[in-house]
Amino acid sequence: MKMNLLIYEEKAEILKILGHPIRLCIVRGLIKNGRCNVSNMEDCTEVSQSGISQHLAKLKSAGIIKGNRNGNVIFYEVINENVKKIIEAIFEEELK
Amino acid sequence: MKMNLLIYEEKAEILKILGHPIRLCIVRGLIKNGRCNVSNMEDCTEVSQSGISQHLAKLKSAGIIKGNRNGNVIFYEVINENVKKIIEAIFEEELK
DNA sequence: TACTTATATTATAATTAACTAATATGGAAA
DNA sequence: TTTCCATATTAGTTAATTATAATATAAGTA
Repeated sequence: MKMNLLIYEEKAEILKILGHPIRLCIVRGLIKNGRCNVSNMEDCTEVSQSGISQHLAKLKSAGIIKGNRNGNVIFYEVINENVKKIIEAIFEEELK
Repeated sequence: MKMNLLIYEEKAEILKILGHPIRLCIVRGLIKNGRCNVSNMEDCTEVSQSGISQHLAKLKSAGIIKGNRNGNVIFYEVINENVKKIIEAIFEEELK
């Protein structure tokens, strides 16, 4: 009697992507502070612009965040509600 | 103004370890069904004994589970309360 | 048009994780 | 003891992820 691993694969994929300190910091920051552009993220994580951008690309392709361009800055926000709950749970806090 | 990444590193480590389908399945199973030995896990994940054991070793070294030997079987249980909350959040369910 | 700022993309090297298979150990039972 | 069952450990290989550096694009401004 084997279980369907599909659901575990999907959920694990989300956890794996959140399971990186920079990405976790970015996502939590976005949830706490709302929309935010890449320059702001660099300030609080001391990672190169290219590094940030690659992490954002992963978060984006996993459907966790999306970006809205406004002139030449792009504001990101978390669009996955389940991710918000996970972040709340792991930091054991209420996020607005 | 850079933030302390240490807390993110710790939390991300937990998420990364949960971010694997087999380990996620094992941990959720342990939480739902209580203590469980390796043979039971093999049944529901179709992974080799050695594979299961290596995943258990990771979970153990991260302080997520612990095992109690009883004769020649070892029963595992989840000992990290925060992990239980994370699992609840990601599966959006109440676990007993 | 040229310049600047913000961000993304690509390539490559380095590190880490996963899978497989074989072997080892610990305890129970014949 | 010898054998058996449950589990762990080790080694080798492959695959995936991360970091670094360089280049590219998109939009705004002089």
